Amino acid sequence: MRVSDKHQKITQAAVKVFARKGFFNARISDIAKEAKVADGTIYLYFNNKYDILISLFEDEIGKIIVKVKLLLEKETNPQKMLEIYALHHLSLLQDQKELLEVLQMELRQSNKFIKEYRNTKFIEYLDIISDIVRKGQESGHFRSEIMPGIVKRAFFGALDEMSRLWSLSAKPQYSLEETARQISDMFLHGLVAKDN
Amino acid sequence: MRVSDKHQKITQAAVKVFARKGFFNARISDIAKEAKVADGTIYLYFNNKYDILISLFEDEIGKIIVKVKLLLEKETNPQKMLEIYALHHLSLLQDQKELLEVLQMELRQSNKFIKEYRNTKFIEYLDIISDIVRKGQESGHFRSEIMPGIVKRAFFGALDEMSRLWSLSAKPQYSLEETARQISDMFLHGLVAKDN
DNA sequence: ACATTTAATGAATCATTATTCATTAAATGT
DNA sequence: ACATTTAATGAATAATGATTCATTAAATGT
Repeated sequence: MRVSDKHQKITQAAVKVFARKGFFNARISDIAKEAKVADGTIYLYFNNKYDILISLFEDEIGKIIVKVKLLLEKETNPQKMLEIYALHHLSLLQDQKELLEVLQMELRQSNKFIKEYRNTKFIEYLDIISDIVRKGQESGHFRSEIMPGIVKRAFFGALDEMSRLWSLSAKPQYSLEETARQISDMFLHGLVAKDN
Repeated sequence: MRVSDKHQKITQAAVKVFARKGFFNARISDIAKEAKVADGTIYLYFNNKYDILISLFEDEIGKIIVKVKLLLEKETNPQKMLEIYALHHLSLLQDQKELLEVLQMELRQSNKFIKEYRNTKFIEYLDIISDIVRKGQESGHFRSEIMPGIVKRAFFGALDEMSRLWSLSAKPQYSLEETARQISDMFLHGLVAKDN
């Protein structure tokens, strides 16, 4: 069995357990059981419990970045690009609900309570948004008075809060596509009716 | 000493300690020390550690609701109302940074891991946004095709994510007022340049 | 001044769990 | 086939900290 197999098995088990119980309520023994390894084995692959969360975060968000960048490659229209980003992010709910829940949790916790750690991958994920905005401003599609650094937080925050709602309630009330469209539409064209 | 005094002292101490260490890393004895009461005293006012967090949340968000509703009373223009909401929410960063941090944490945690508890006050806080949007749609100020239920999450999410950024970094890069204005502007008029 | 009720204390309990490490199993080399 | 290295195991450790409750203090009533 290759080394990476156990590492991955533990990571996947940890995603499940963290999503189910939360980081602090999750027991190492829960993760070990889920991964079908001994408790001690986990310490051959990770330094400690925090380390599981942190490396999980970096690895998985790294994969998400690769995927969304790939999707965006084909598109040059910044409006469309924002829509693609939104749809892809919300789609994680369908495809990787547990992972998304863990990422949300992690974002609020370790960032603040694991002092040494700055989630660099997360910043990279956000910067995709501000890059799109900047591009749109340069090409004249987007208004230049709105600051990309604010848009990236606001746009991500909007998507993240929608995901949070849905990972709590059993069933989304609106479809992913419709929601992604509505959020993009709002950010692109605003709430205000045109004849105002 | 009135009963409420101790209750309040403990609540305020808990806000400080939770903000500093996070809910799970916070010790009852930390809160007791901060409140200058004995450990056991806390259990005269709260059922358990979770109960401190939950009642703190309900009480404090209740106060915020009262305050923002008061501010909104004077205004009838829905655009202005959204701006007021945004500015008031971001202002919490200045006035009650620790509280805001605890609310953010709590939102991600107890909702998911304290099964019985639904944060009703939080929903009330969000519904202020959708009420404004609905009002704006009825008066024709806002486009009717955008769903208030989505706006409320997106708008709150945007504000919340901005706050999160700032409670991590020492100093806000932009002023509160400027940020509130930019976020409202984006939600109201969108990113897209008018001649597109 | 005394009795009774209410509030507060904080040391002791008791369960819980991350981590370690002595032991065993598997893999690799010769 | 045997020796050596590497990987995995899981019981034992050692600390931690939420909660309880017997005791003490304060408040209130008569």
